[in-house]
Amino acid sequence: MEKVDGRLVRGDQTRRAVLRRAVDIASVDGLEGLSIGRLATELGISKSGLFAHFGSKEELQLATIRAARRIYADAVVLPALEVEPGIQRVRKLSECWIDYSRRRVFPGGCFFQKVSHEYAARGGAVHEALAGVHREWMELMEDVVREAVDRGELAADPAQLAFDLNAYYEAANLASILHGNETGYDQASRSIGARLESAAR
Amino acid sequence: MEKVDGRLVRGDQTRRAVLRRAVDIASVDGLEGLSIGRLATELGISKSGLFAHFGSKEELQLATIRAARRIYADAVVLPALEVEPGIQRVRKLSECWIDYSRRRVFPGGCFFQKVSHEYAARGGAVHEALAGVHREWMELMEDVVREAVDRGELAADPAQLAFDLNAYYEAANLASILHGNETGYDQASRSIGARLESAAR
DNA sequence: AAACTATACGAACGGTCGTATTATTAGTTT
DNA sequence: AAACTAATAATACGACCGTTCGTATAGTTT
Repeated sequence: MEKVDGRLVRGDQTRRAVLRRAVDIASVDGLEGLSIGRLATELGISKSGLFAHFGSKEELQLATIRAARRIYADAVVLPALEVEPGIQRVRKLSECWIDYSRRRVFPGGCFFQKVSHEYAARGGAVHEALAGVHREWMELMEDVVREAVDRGELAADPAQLAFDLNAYYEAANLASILHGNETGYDQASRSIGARLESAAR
Repeated sequence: MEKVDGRLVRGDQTRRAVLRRAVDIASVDGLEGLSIGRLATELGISKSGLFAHFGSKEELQLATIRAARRIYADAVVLPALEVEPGIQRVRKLSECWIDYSRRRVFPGGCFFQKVSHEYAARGGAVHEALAGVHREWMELMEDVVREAVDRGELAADPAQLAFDLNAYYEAANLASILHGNETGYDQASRSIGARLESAAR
């Protein structure tokens, strides 16, 4: 339905263009600030035509989350999984995350940190989707840490170390956007290094 | 102008009632989701009457930030400053913060974490105000840590330790709201304890 | 060529937004 | 009691919101 012998059909191209722009907008103005009219204007298409692709605002938001997840996986997760399991992979994951934030893969910094806070205290499908992504991410981090523990390269509770590392990432991301400087990244890098060193055996 | 021999005049009472409600709404739905019409309806007053108190949406938002800052100071900062300077004060500050988040002083969790993310990537007076509060808070944490370092109770770079502690707080706050459980608080408490213990001398 | 489907369009809907203007009420002062 | 002022309300405005509708164009299938 979406592909015709490898070539994308028209509708799917539009959909991709919409979502590519949507994740950028949402990373700055949130999934609520992501309005259909604005999106259509910026892309030079009609509001109704855009709307027809998703059927509702909520569906657009959910599709935007899925699109952001793919970008996040490509930027942060996959490169780390190419490194051998163990402490090297833990380090690589941390480097990738800091780099992902620093390079502004999303112009507003980490997409998920932004919109997770936006929907943290509300109900609904968007909240559930974001809680799911967060859980998934924390479990991945724990797994990566656990591999290093199982190899005897780290002595730590995987969940605890994953919590700490993730906390450093997010604090750095917020500080850098809020103050427009790199101080947070330097502090996070030092904290990550110190934390891993103290857990190394 | 605002007081008549100790008794508040009518207008100031209304203003206080508005802001008390405004901080709660904003902690859940953000400073953008804080709409004048909704606020007026919930308080049973007229939209125009409420509007007249602030003159613009942005002024309402700035006043809401100031009101939240007072509540935050009362809940987190002042109780910690009653404890003697040193590591005990560092511990107390951490306890107060976790308690402040856990008790839901603001129904949506930490007001400032919520709205700081909302305005992190935008310009304007609201952004500046929030960046200022963040800076102020981080400096306070550094000062509290430095007192402990100066007394020889901790061996650490104050800015670095303050960064770490704050990162634990915020990660716990987000996790608890997003998932509706207390796991994050337990993890944060362990991380805080371990971090302080490893820096204790 | 005819029928059908996918995609996009413009126009309009009811609603809510922030804001401005004008009126009404309540409190204080004279 | 009259005059004045501060606080609140009523009403209206234009802009934008998400959504629906009917229609036009293109591409595919029969």
